[in-house]
Amino acid sequence: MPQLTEAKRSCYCGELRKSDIGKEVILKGWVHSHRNHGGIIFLDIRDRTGLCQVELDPKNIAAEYFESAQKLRDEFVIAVKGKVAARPEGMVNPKLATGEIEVKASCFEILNTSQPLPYTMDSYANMSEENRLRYRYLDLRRPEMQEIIITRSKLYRVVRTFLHENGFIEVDTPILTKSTPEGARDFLVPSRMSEGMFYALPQSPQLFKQILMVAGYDRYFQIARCFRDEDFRANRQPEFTQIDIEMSFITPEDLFEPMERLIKKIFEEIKGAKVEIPFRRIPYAEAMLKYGSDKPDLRFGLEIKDVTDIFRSCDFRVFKETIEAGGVIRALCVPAAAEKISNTQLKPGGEIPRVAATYGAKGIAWFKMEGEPALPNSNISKFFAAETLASLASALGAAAGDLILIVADKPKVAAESLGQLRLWLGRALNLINPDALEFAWIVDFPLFEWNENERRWDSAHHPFTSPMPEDIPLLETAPEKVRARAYDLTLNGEEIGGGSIRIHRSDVQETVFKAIGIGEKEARHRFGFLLEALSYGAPPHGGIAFGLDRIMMILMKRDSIRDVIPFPKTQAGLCLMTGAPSDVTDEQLRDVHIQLRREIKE
RNA sequence: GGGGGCGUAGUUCAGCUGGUUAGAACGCCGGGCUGUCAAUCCGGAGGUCGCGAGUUCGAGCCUCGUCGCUCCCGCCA
Repeated sequence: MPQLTEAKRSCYCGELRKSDIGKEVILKGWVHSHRNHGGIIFLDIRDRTGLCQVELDPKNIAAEYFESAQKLRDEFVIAVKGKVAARPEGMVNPKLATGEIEVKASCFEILNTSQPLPYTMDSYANMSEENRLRYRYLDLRRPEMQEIIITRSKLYRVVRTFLHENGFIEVDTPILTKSTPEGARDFLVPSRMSEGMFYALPQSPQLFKQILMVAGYDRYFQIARCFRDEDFRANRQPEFTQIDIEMSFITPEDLFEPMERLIKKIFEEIKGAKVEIPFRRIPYAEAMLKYGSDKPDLRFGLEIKDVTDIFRSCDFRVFKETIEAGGVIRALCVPAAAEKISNTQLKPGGEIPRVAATYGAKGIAWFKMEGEPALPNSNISKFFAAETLASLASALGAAAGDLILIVADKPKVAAESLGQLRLWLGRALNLINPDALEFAWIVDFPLFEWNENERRWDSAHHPFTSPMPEDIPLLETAPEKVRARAYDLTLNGEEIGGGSIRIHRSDVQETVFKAIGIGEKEARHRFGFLLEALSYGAPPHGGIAFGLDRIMMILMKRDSIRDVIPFPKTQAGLCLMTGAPSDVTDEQLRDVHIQLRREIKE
């Protein structure tokens, strides 16, 4: 018997075409499926390039091989030697790239056997996420997942190539670093050599990239792993990957230009999509008003309008009291939806009020455009003067058959609940073109946001974000009015990146720290090294970080971030494959000077 | 931290108002079959109904606890 184990593979399975007919080949791969007809056996051999049908026919193969072929099962690893042949008339399989040919085997060898799989390799079968994660090596073996992981590799290459060609320098930053208590919770790593001390895993390379600017490495980038020990949600993982970028001597526009070209390049190279640049810029306030979100999905219209003024003098108690308390009335006009959305869906307890309630709205007022001429009509229309209803309809451009949804509440609640309703309606009424790519820069974010729990101002982005120069005088008098030189890049309702121009002068930095209640002593303790660095000739600088996993998700049209991360964790932060996190020995704990407060139950 | 959904054969699921021996499909095992490609035909094996308590004459089904997966709110500078 020839030793195929050591024989060199001549080509990949998925590469064979009609032009290869007549060639002698050696293939190596997995038995994707086997069809045993007794007198003839067909195998689909799979590797990461695809499938190829192999025919085992006693006419072409020695009896001893045919005998042992009876033992072949799915997922056995085999080597096959044979001749590429055209498939007989009518036997072409159009579903396979290699469907016009087959390999007539002259011999084969089983390189390894396989237990029956805990689930099937076929793409038409669903399997539980739990099993996919537990047997991740099998999940990753599926052609569908291999396509994702290979595309992810291509994305890394496109990003690196583009950034290197555009003068960016790739620099590593530490994984073991210093804990910075604000922001997300840090993952901690106990130090063996410094008793009682801890490293933290970086939430992002933020401070290091600023330090690199101080050090003169204008145009830094890194494909960086970031760690945040917070509760999970869909599309959030404890460790995730960012394309981290920082530049010196720039305005936001100087950054947008190369970043737009980077994003364009990514979507064109990976997806073959057409991307128009420059992207539109939308001020934060406008995004919140029109879309009720700082990451608007611009694939459909349905803009929210403020109609507070129309109802300013009305007697309807809910509206009146909301306005008197400084609240707003906002409305969404849904074209031709009066019949598509039932009264059951609109009634208290129905789907629509429930969506709104999730985001804090106490209720939903609604009207359907009815009658001749059409006017807003509903169970509450009797509370309003005819002129009020008419001006509502004209302000919204509402026509017969339209549905009007109204939320009266604090500006934030009205915006968010209508924003979420807008998304719900977009999906429910099928207004979203799944192939569209709608990018936008969201700009002019507020520098601070009010922390209701602790009754103080917090940084909206992070404390190193530069205020707009003209707003600096407001830092101490009217912090809520200070705009930041911060920006997010959004795509189809997802934030795919965000960043800012940083503060490069220690006096401005101190004023900002003061505004968010960080005293000089505390600032020095937490970020002393950064403040010190800023005092040694720090250039003006700024940057951005893109969420690589989210971009991958959109590129691959996946709903779950776990599908585009090779080895993701579950919502409880467990790795079902390795069993991490796990207990450690007493000796390991002693080494790092840690004593558990409670014995873990066996 | 709060709320929702799910957990039944190796896998994906069904299982009525709490009532006889918990079913199906795929997979697996044995056998047949020379043109299949989700091969097919005949036969067979396979169950701690996640785990633990409780209610009941009787629990896959009801209650409580617990573990796991997942989604939402909070959280994520």
